[in-house]
Amino acid sequence: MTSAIDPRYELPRDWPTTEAEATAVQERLRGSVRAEGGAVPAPGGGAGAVVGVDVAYDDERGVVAAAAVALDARTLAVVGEATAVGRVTFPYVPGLLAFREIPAVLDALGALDRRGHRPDVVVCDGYGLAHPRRFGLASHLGVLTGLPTIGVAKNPFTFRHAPPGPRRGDWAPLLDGDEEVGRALRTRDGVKPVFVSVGHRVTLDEACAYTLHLARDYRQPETTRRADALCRRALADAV
DNA sequence: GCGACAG
DNA sequence: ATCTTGTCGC
Repeated sequence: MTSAIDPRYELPRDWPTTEAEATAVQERLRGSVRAEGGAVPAPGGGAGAVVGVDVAYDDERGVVAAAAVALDARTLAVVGEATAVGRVTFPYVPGLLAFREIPAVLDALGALDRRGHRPDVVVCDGYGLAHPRRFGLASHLGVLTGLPTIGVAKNPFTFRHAPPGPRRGDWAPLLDGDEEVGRALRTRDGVKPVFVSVGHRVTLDEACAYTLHLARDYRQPETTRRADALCRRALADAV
């Protein structure tokens, strides 16, 4: 049993408009994050769809485009794609990225669902529990949809870490003070690591194993690369 | 008060 | 995120 209930792709009615409201939402929902494992099929093993999401912006025109790309979890072949275009509704504020990205992401995931694709896990471009209030984009998306999610970021944000070993698979704890909030994970020999954290319904070990599997050919997970390319295309076509 | 700060 | 050319390298 992977998912007990159907995922939900509707934006909550109380979606915030101000920074103060947004922070309050994070404080209210953070307790709903589950960091237990077993909900996600083994990365290289059984069948399953891993979905990558990403967002691109044209702030001049106030346009946002999101993409959701489904890959075969074993072969990493693209099995489905969907996009959504909308208006920018929230500025970029460190710690509040979710409120800028999630509305368009939910639309893209909803469109992907209508094309018959049910994610077993969603990979986000950003953080999950590695967040000032332990409720980054990946965790927020997981709690809203009910889906297992993983956060993979390209920068260490405000966190600290020792340099991981030089080889693919080497990692070092990502620390907020003494607390391990994620990992700096080397996905390619001698290349800058990525920063992995739990989103929802996965363990940190599972999140790292999935990231390593998805980053088979490049530094970033194949999910993120495909979604990034697709949302840029969607934005260009929309403008 | 100042700087840093996922995308 | 986005602004942006060529360029070095596999």
